[in-house]
Amino acid sequence: MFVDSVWQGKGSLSVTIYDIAKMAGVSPSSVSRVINQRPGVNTETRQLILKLLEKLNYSPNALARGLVYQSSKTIGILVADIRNIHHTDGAYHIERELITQGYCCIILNTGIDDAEKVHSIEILSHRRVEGVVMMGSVFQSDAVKAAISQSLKDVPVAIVNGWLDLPNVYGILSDEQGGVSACVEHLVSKGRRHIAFICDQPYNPSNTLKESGYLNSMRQWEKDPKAWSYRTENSLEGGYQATLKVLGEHPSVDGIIYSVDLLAAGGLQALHAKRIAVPGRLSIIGINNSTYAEICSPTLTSLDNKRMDASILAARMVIDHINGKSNTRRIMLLPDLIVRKST
Amino acid sequence: MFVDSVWQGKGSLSVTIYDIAKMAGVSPSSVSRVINQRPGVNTETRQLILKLLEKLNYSPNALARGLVYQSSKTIGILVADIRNIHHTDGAYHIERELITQGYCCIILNTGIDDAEKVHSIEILSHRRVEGVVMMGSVFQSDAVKAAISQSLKDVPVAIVNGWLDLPNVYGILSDEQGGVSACVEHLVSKGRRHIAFICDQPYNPSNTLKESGYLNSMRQWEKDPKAWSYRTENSLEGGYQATLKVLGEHPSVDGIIYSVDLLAAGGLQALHAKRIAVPGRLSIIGINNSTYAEICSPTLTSLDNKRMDASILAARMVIDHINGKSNTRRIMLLPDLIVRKST
DNA sequence: TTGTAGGCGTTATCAC
DNA sequence: GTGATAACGCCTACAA
Repeated sequence: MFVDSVWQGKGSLSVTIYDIAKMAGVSPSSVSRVINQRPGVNTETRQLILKLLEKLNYSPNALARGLVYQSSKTIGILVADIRNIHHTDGAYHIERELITQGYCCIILNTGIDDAEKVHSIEILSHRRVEGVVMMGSVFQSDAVKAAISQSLKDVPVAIVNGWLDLPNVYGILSDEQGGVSACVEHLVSKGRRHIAFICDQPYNPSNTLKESGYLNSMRQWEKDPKAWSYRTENSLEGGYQATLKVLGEHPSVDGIIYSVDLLAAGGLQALHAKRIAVPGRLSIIGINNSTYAEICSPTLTSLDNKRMDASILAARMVIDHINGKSNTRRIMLLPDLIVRKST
Repeated sequence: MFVDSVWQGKGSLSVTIYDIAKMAGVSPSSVSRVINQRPGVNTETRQLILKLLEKLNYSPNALARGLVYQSSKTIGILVADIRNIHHTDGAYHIERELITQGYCCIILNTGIDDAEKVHSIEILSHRRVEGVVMMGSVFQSDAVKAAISQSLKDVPVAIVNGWLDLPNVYGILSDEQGGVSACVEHLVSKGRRHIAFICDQPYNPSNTLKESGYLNSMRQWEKDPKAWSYRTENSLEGGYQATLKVLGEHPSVDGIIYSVDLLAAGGLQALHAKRIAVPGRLSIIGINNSTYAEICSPTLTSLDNKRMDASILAARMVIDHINGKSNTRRIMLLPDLIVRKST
C-alpha cells in the first residue's frame, strides 16, 4: 500500500544555501552556481562563498536535489537473506560498482515468501530507486513479476540467476543444469555410478534446474534416479542428516552432489562419523565454490557458478540502462568445475 | 567536499497527489489527508480517493516526504568489507530491526583507509541519514572521530566493537582482551604451555586488545611471549603460512590462538599437512564462532564474541536515540568460549 | 468537510 | 555577473 508507517517529523535543521547566501550577502542562486561548479560568477564572490561553505561545513541535501533532478541516485538490492555468503559477495561487488557512479545502495532482506518480496518492492518504489538488482532465482516468481510491472515498471531490474519476461527486466543466468550435468560426468569419469543428489529447501527455480541437470545425466546410468534425489534444510545439520538418510536407504551410493557447499560440508561430517573414506569410497561435490569448499578436509570439489561475475554484470546492466545504453536482456554464464580433493 | 559527482536530471514523472486530486475533483490536501489516514474527510470522497490511488497505483515520493518531515527515514551502515561474514550477520540483524520501524538502510563498504571512511561519512551526511551503525573497531580512529563531529554531529552513531568519545556516539564493546585470556586459560587447563598467537592484519584496536589479552595471560608462563605473537593476512592462506612459520621457529609450540576462525581453518590445514595431530599434539582456538568453526575437522573451539547481539543492540540504541530514549553510551558484552574438538 | 497558501532545500530559467 | 521566480512532491496551518 502507499503508507508504510507513521512518518513523524523531527530533525535538526542544517545549513542551507540560504544561510550561506545571507552570510555572503549574495543570492541563493549564486551559491548554487558555486556548489555545482557552474560558470558565471565572479572569482571573488566565488572564493568568498567557497570559504563560507567550508567554514559552515555545508552539506547538500540529497533529498532536495533528488526532488528537482527527479533522480534519487539510489538503487535497491533485494536479497532473500544477506547472510547467505553467496549473496553477500554479490552485494559487495554491486555496491562497489555503483558507488563509483554516485549511487547509494539500499539493501533489503526480503525473506522467502512472496508477500514480503512484494512489500520490499513497494518500499523501493517509494524511495524512487533508479534501478534494482535482485539476488537469486527466488525472485523469479509471478508475484514478483506483477509487483515489478506495477511498481517498478520504469526502472531497470536485473535478476542474478533469474529472469522474468518484462521489458525492463534483465536476467543474468548461470547454466546450472549443464553445470550439474558436468558434475555427474565428472563423478562418472572417476568410476562412480551410484550418484545421489541432495538439494536445499525451499525449492526455487535454480534448484529445479540443478535437479533436472542431475536427472538428465543420470538417466544414462540408472533406471529410476528420481529416488536418489533428496531435499533438506540449507544448513550444516541439514546436510548431515540427509547424508545419513542416503547412506541408510542406498548403501551402494558412491557419489553425492550437494546443491550448495554448506550442505556438502555437513555431509562430509556425516561421512567422517560413519568412517566412510572420501574420496576413497565415496566422492562428493558441492556448488558455489565458496570458502567453505576450501576449508573442508578433504577440500571440496565444487561447481563455480560465477555468481560474482554475475553480480558485477547485473550492476553494469542496470547502470547501462540508466545511461541509455541498451544491453542484451538475457545472458548466461557457463560454470566451471573446480576439482579438489573430495573427488 | 559538497559535490560527489555530476548529478544529472532524468526520470519519468510518476503519479502525484495533484493528479489524483484533479481526477477526483478535490484539492491535493484532501488526497494527502486520505493518504496519511487523517480525519476530517467525507467518507464518500475518501472512498473515491482511495479507489483512484489504487487504480493509478499511487506511490508516495519518499524524497518529498523526507523534505517536509525533515527526516529521511534512512540509516547508514558502514562496514569495511561486507564480505567479512562476521559483519554480514550484523548487517542482517540491523536491517531487520530497522525495517520494522520504517527505516531503510544504506550500506557502504568503506575499505580500510581513513580517507575512504571519511568520504563515506560525507555521503551519509548528504543523504541526511538519521543514524549510523559502524561495524568494527576499524572505525575507532581519529579521522573518523573528526568526520563524525563534522558531518554527523546531530545523529546517533553506534559503533559495534568500538567507541569514540563524542556525545552522540554509542559503543557496543566486547571484552576481547578478557576473552583471549580465557582462551589462554583454557589451553593451559588442557596442559598446554607453549602457546602462540596469530593475528590478522592490518592491525586494528580490536586486534590490539586480543593481543594484549594473550600477552597478559602468557606472562605467567613464558618469559618473552612477545616473540610468539605473529601477524598475517586475513585469509586461509595467511593462516596456513603463519602456522608453518610458528612451527618452524618454535617446534615446541603446543597451542595456537588465532584472531579469527578463518585463520584457524588455514592453520588446521597446515597442521594436517605437517601431520600434527589436533588436538593430540597441538590445540587450536579460533575467534568469532562462525560457521567456519563448525565446518573444520576437527571442529574448532572458538571464542563467541557476541557480535550478533552487539549488532542488534547497536540498531536498538540508534533507534532509541532517535525516539528520544536515552541509553548508556557504552556497554560491554562478555564473550563465551565455545569448546569443540580442536582443544 | 474542504481548499488555499506557504514552505521543506535545491536547481533552472529568465530577466536585469 | 547576479538575483527573483517557479518548479520538484508533499504536508500543515489557516481560512472558508
